[in-house]
Amino acid sequence: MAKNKKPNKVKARLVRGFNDRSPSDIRATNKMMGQIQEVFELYGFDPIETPFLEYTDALGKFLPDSDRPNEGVFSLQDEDEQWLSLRYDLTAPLARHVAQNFNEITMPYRTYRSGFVFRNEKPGPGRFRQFMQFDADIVGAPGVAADAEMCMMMADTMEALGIKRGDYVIRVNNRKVLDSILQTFHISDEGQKLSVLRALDKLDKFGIADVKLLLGDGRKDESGDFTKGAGLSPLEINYLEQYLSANTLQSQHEVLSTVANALPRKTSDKEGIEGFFESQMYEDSTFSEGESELEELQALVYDNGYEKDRIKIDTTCVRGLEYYTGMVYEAKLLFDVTNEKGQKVQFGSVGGGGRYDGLIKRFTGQAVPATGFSIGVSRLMSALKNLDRLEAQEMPAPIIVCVMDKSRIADYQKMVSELRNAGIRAEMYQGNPKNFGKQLQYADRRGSPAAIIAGSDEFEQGIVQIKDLIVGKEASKNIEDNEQWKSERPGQFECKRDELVAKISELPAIKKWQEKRQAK
RNA sequence: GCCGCCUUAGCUCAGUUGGUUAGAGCGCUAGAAUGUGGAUCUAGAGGUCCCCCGUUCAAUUCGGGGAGGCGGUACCA
Repeated sequence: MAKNKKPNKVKARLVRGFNDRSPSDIRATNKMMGQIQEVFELYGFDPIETPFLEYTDALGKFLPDSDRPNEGVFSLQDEDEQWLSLRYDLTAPLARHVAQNFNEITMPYRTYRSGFVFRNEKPGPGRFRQFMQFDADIVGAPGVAADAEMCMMMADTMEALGIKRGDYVIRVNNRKVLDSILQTFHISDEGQKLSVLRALDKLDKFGIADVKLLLGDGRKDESGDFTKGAGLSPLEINYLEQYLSANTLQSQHEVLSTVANALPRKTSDKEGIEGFFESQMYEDSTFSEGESELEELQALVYDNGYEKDRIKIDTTCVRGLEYYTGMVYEAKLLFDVTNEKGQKVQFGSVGGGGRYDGLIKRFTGQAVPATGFSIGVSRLMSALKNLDRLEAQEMPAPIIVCVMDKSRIADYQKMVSELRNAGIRAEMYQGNPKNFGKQLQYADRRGSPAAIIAGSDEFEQGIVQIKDLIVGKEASKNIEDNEQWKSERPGQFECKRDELVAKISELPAIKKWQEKRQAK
C-alpha cells in the first residue's frame, strides 16, 4: 500500500447516456436505415441534412439564462458569446432550414433526414443522451391528405422492415378534439391541461385505474414517489374514461361516432351533468373540425387499403408535445417482449409525429402548415432484435495471411490483394510475426474462416497451406492431447499457389457470403 | 428533480465482528511447446477496497456528507 508514487491513471469511462457502437450494431442500423430510406424515396421524399449545432433561439422556446442555460439541451457559447445548442430533434432544425430558404423551396416540400440528436437529461433503460432519429416531413401541405400519407408511409415502413401486419398499428388522433373537450371543463391553466394530456397518454403504460388517479389527486409509484394529479373532478374523469373507452369498439365507424359525441353538451348529458358543462364550445368550430378531419383521414386511408389493422383512430393517442396543432399519429408495436426481469411487456411506440402549423411562423411570421413524423431508430432496432428480424447476417471475418518469412512480405501482400479483388475480406498479419502461434491465435479470436500459411518450404514448391479454422474448431472438441492436435493439423490442406483464391472461395462461410451478395 | 438499491483487480464478485502480506474465477503477459489455434500445467503483472470529513492507538470495514452507477417515477421539445 506504500505505493502512491505512480501518477494517477486516467480513468477510461463513458459520459453517461452516451455509448460506443459495436460493429454489429452499426451494420444492423445501416441496413435498417437503408430499408426505411427506400420507402421514403418511393413516396417522393428527398434527403436533406442540417448540422448538429444550431443557435439556441432557433431551436425553440429555450433561451439560455445566465450561467445554467437550458435544462434538457446541451448548450455552449460561441466566441461572440452567442448561445449554441446541440439539436434535440430534427424538426426544429428543419423549420429553421425552411424559413431560411423560403424563396428557393418549392412547396409542398417533401424531405427526410436522419442523424443523432442530443438530450441533456437523465438516461434510462433504452434511453440515451445521444440517439438517432429518422424523420420525414411535408411542409406547405395544409390538407388531411398529407397526414394520411404520413400514416400510410409509416405503415409501409414497418412492413418493409419485416414487421408483420398485426404486429404494429398506426394510431391516429386529433388534438383539436381533445383540446375542445378540455375547454368545456373550463381548464384555463396550461399546466393543468398538459397534465391531463400526459395522464391520458399513460393509459398504455399504467392502465385505466392509474390514469384515473393521475387525472384526479395523484398516484404513488413503486419506489414510493408520489406524482401529483391533474385535479379533475370525478365527474370530469368519468367523462374522459368514457371517451377513452371508444378504443375498445369494433368498427372505426363506431369509434368515430363516439368521438363525434364526445363533446359534453347540455342537451345530451344525463341528469346532474346538465349545467355543469356550460359549454362555450358550442359555437366554436374547433371540435367539429378535428372530428371531421379524423373522418376524412379514415376514409382516405381506408380507400387505399389501409384498414384498421394498420391505421386506426385511437382516442388515447396524445403525443405530449406542445407544438402539435391538429393530427397526431404514432407507430406502436403490439407484440410482447420479455424484459430483463422476465416480465412480459408491450414494446410500445417506436415513432410518432403530427401536424405542426406554427413552427415555421416563429421565423417568418407567416403560418406554414407542416406535418411529419420521427422514428426512434435505436428503439426500433431493439424491437427488430426481439422479433429476430435482424438475421444475424454477420459479415465473415477476414482471411488472415500469416507472416512466416519477413522477406516475403511482398508475396503475402499479393495474396491479400488477390483475395480482395475477388471480393473476399483479407488481411496480412500486422503484429509481431516472431511467434507464429500468436498469428493463428489472432486469426482464431477474430473468428476468421481461414488462415493462409506459406513459409520457405511452400514457396519452394509453389504451394500454400490453407487452414480452415472453422473445421479445426470442430475437430478440437475431440482432441485432448496437444501432440495429437499439433500433428493432425485439423482443417488444414495445401493447394497450388495460383489456386488460392478459388480454394478460399469454396469454403462454406465464404461461399455463403458471396451468394448473399450476388443475390442483392 | 424525487424515491430505492449499489460502489473492493481490466471484467464478474468474495471478504475483513476495526489490526500487520485484501482474495477467487475469468481475462491479460510469459514459459512448458522457437513452423501451427483449442484443452492442460507453471509463473507473473495488475488494487488510493469511489472521494472527503469525523470517531479511534488503528478505518476498505463504523458515523456523517459528497460523487458515480443501476432501477422506478417525473420531464421529454
